[in-house]
Amino acid sequence: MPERQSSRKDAIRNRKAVLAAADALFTRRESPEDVTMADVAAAAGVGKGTLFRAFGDRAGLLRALYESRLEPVGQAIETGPPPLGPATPPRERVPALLDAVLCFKLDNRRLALALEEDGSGSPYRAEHYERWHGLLRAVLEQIPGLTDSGFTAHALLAATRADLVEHLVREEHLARESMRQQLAHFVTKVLASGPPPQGPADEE
Amino acid sequence: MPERQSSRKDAIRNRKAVLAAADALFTRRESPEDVTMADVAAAAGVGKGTLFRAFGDRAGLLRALYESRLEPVGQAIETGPPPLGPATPPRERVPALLDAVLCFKLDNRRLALALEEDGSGSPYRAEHYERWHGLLRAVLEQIPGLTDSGFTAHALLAATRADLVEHLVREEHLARESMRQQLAHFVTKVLASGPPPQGPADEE
DNA sequence: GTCGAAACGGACCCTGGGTCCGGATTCTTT
DNA sequence: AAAGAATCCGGACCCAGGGTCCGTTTCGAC
Repeated sequence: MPERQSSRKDAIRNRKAVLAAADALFTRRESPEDVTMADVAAAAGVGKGTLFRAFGDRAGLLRALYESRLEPVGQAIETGPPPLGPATPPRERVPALLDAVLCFKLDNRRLALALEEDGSGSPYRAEHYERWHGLLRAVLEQIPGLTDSGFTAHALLAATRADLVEHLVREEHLARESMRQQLAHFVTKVLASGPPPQGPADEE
Repeated sequence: MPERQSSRKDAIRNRKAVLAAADALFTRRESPEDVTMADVAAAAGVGKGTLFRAFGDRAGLLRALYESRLEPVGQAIETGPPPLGPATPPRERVPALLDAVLCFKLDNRRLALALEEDGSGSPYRAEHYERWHGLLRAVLEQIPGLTDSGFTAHALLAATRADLVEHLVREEHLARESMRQQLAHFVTKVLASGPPPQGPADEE
């Protein structure tokens, strides 16, 4: 709620400084949890009070950073060309979307990690997650014969969770392209068996 | 590492008391992060020192609790009858395993949540996760035509993450049986398109 | 230039995980 | 059974880090 932006130039300058400093720190430091709010303030040449007034709390800062990084991707999805843009047929767009999410998480590992694991509320209540999920579900719903769009969207997104990605990169040394391919393959499988009206469906 | 158990009866008694108290607190309290170590100690009628000596740290306590709850399931899987036991054919066993995981998380929401979100290391380094993943991958590998067993195992398990389950229960009011069915359906889809030798496979 | 409003910043508070050590218990030995 | 050694108990204590407070400074409007 302390998000309304002031018009005073010092406020604006400081906000930018903090954002930049935080960005730098999060990409530099190994683990997101050893970049402290005091660190950010110091790196930005600003007092803690300023930092908290501008962003409310730690989560607020993380969100602001995340949103700013996310913007280009958002653009590409809302008004961009295929395979991400809205003109793409659903069966192609779903893998493209998940690939975009995966790449985004790969490019912003530390940040995504910090955002998902700062305890304040599960990641599922974050508005950016709701956006991804809503969009994905909507696209899934356009695929004939596919049910449980809501759950499926959750399950697919779960495969791109930041800590999983981090684990695959750091512990299993999985290369970027391998990961993308395997995720694509996985998504394909999930979409494949949506039985066209009279296909050899499943049952239980 | 301070896990070796002593033979002194007061130590044993206290260990049990702590376990019981923690168990009670975690199922009682709404969110796992407002059950503090001091709370547990108090509820068990024990000093904090005792608690930390017995379990090392918060994660240790959580793990101990988790393992104890997990034991019966582990038994059912290692030496039980189908559909969970080792005699089950892979295509049936995989859904059964994931259903078991889901049910376990449903029955131990708070605890699983606490364990997954206590920042100390990603959930993927926990030995119990490694167990699930290793087993699942092994079973997946026995399914002919299915590739990427490692990744697939991760992706399937991701669909049962504690915070996702919690979200589905609390925010989306999804009933237990619905969730089980949807997960089963999802798993089926993933397994289905492992093309029997000459099926209409995918490519890239 | 003057004045009120808004922002600044760092000292301060508080929670909660984790440690320490003097005193109480328990096991062993004779 | 009694002494001695080893172990455990427990709560006072420490510390990091998120978040707040308020006297001081800066801004911009008049």
